[in-house]
Amino acid sequence: MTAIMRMSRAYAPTLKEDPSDAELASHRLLLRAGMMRKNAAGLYSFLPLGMKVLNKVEAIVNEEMDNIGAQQILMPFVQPAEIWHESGRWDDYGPELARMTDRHGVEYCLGPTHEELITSLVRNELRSYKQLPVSLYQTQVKFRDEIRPRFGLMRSREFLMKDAYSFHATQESLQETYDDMSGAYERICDRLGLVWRAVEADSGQIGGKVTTEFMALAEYGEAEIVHCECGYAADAEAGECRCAATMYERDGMQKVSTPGVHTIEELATFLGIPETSCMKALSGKDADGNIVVFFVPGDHELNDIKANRAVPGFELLTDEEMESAGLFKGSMGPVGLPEGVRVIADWNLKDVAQWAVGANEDGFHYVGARNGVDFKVDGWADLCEVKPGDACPACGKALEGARGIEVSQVFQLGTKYSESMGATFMDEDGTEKPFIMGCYGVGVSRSMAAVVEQYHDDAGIIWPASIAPAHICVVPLAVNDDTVHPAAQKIAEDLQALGFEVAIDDRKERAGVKFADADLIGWPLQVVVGKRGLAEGKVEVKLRRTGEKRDFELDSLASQLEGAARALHAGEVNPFDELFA
RNA sequence: CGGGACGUGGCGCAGUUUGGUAGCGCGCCUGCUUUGGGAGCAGGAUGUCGCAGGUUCGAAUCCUGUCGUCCCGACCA
Repeated sequence: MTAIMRMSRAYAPTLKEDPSDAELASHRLLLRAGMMRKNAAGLYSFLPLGMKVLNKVEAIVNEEMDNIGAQQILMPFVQPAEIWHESGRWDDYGPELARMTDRHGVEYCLGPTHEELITSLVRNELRSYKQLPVSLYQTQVKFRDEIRPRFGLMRSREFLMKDAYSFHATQESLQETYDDMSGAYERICDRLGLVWRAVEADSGQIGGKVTTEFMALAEYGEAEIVHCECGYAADAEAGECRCAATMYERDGMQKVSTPGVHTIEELATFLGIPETSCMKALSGKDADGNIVVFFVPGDHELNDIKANRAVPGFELLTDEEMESAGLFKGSMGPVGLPEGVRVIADWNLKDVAQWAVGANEDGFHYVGARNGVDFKVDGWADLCEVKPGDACPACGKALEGARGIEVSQVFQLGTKYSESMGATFMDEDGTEKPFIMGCYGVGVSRSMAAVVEQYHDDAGIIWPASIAPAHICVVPLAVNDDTVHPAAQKIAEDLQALGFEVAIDDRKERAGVKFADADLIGWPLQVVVGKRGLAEGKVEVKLRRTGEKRDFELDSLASQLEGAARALHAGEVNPFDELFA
């Protein structure tokens, strides 16, 4: 049983005013409530109250991992450069990977993630298909030298992460674990009380193809997502784009003078047609320097990730490069492009027979340019960034937009690391095969911040009971009165006996200070013990979530909270609501 | 890295334009009063004004450099 937390002894320095360098609610309130302090850009210390919360988030994650049979380990934070060379990421990862050299001149890095480490760890001793599958996880500090750390725990350089890795002989086995992990991640989000969505995502740096991100919805989330009432949801950077490009039908291709028209908006306005009928051109080059021109619907943006998928190594051309390639900067179009230029168009344009496009000439555009007649498209691909309003790839309805905080992500890695690092096992058929791998990450400290983003008000944080630093804070007023303090102490002990974690604000402070701090820190329930109420045998109970207050008979308080205690241990996120029903 | 802003007791800020030896609120310490919504009175402590050069009789203030922090952007399991 956790000891009663005495606020008179707690190192929980609350701030009356907002710190000047914090903007986001989670950042501001975690500082103000005395839960953490900044040491440098993107580096934070967790103080006792914040540490309690962090530990609880971690405990929930660990429990869900253990429940699906993953086994906890701990790997070193500092990793040898050697294994990163094996995987190729020493060169690929970029400056985000913090590198260091030891006194002997040997290179290391601070672990930003642990695919290499775990692969090197298991490759010698996981030798047979009979030992598979295996899932291992750890919860550890990671370091990524972010270009711009910001928003407190949301994007810090050092952060706490739970990372799990699984090893399989078959894709079916990987799928099974992937599904188990996804289920665990859903339960973790639920237990944290988060309002969340699982979204289709891009695997980025980590590699692999199949991946899902778990996003906590938040107004100030860094990720843009699209979602549909049918259940479909995607990261806007990765989701399929199905939009309505429209035809501007003419009797054959016509060249029109468009003086002063430079942008798609201007062209659409000039011609009096929607932007979806004007095709936007973007020129770039592939890894070998071959010129490629992309065409996308005028109201959409070319998505970097998709452009790279269509054309490996894709980079936009600089003005000089465009000039030397003989491309017309400004009103570029597909008609009359130089020899050898590859044209790739967004798949939404495939059924658009006639396009309104640049004429590769200042002040002129073509309307009614015929796909297949006036110009030729060499390839079609999904190229655009999805936007709210586009059609849902699953059901066709219009997608809604939202913002989210990526709290966790699951990946099917395949054999990227096992192959490059020679991690193989002997399969049933007697041949050596690389492991099929999965990896799964939960941003533990980021999840804590995400909860605060979703649960706060003007007065402070509103913790879900599952991760609150304590479930109930007993607030004795009139400390000098010799009846109040003993009574409060007794109440705290009784509540603790019911299985609650209890804090008691026994500081010699005035009522207003204690109320303000209790609201700021965000205990789910406050039990106010004052001389006035005590004289009538009553205490006041306040539900932080709603601000409701109600008097309870002192004698029956404990018995009335029995139900809430049961609800709490059953995993109810808001176990105290029933007191006010 | 590009653009913007800022660094002054523990915290939040004023003072910088127009150089004259640092101030306010909160917090902290002591005492008395007060005690259910961030108390009152009295007394007290705490600053090499981010750092380094320079200009000047004199620099928080002007100049140069440098470090740090925040915001926007590029970037990102």
